[in-house]
Amino acid sequence: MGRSPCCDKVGLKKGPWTPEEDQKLLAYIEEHGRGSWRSLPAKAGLQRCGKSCRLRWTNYLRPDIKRGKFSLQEEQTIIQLHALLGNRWSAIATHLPKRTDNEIKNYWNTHLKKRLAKMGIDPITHKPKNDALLSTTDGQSKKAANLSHMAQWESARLEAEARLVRESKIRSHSLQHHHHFNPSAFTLESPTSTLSVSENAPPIITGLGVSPMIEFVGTTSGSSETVGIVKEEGEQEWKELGSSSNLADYKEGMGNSLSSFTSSLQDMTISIEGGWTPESLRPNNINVNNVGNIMEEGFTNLLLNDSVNRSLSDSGKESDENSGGSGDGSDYYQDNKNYWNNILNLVNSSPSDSPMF
DNA sequence: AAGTCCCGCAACCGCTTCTAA
DNA sequence: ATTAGAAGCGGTTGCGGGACT
Repeated sequence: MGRSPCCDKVGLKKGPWTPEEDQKLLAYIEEHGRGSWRSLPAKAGLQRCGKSCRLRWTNYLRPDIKRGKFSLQEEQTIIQLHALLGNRWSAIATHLPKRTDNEIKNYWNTHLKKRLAKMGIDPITHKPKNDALLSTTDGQSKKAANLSHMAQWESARLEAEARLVRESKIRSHSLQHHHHFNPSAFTLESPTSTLSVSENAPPIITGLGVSPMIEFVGTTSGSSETVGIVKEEGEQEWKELGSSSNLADYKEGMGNSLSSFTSSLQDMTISIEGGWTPESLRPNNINVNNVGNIMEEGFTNLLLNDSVNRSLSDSGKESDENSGGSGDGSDYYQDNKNYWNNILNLVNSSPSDSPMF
């Protein structure tokens, strides 16, 4: 199977897109949908290869793209997910639905990577660099501070993992206990997961945490049509998704997110026989055959208990920014708040007040 | 004001994965 | 099961603009 020669064809335009080209592409997709990218350029009257059109559409012209500066929370999400998933930009992008993988990748390479490097943290391994430890002027105290920093960072990273597991678990749990919700529209198929749906409860599909908060909280009673109620992150009001098409869109988004997460789990190979270490929790050290059990037993409990404990012990600390809390005092919100604070403290610590500098 | 450097981002390249025949 | 085409993905490049000298 040879490579597609589409971009090698003579006469095809390369380089920056002109407004006219954008308009042609937009107009064509609005009228005909995406269809086959290969045949699209000719039909749309563009002297571009299909690949170029696809990229232009997915990275720039798509109407559901959020452009502009990344919020603090988005930054944090990227850092955490990168610690967990590595350079898997598309997987990371599924948790930032309005951002493209390309944009996230660029942002990581141009901003976040450098910031971590400044903090003395290896942006690849997310651990303090040896040279950062050795180059300090005040041997012992700096080294201790670095180790503390490392512990905090590792802790934050583990919490990110716990968070993903928790998301998966909550969603899975909800799917198993609720109905009025067509499971075929919300499949989660992976080698480690087979979902069943029971008969007697209303659907509550709750997406928590890293991804924008889209929560399916119920159905209107007595209606044969599935109606979801959603709240997106940053919004105060719950929205009712009365139309099946809107709901389907949300379901699709959630499904993508879930499948992405499960696929990321599939890549993990782990051995827990030697006990838990931070390294053993890294991707590629997780055996896919154990993932289901791990998630249901030790892994989730270990991390969630730890997270809750930490939240409780830290509950005296306050931060107004990105607390993610609604003020209802639930463990989740407290957990969420401390979780973000943890990252905030690391990311926002300027070189001048960092013990490393 | 002119030249140089640096940074951010859009786009490209080439490999991998998916899908349908 | 095999194959070829299409799409997806991540690494990299190069251009444009702002900062600096």
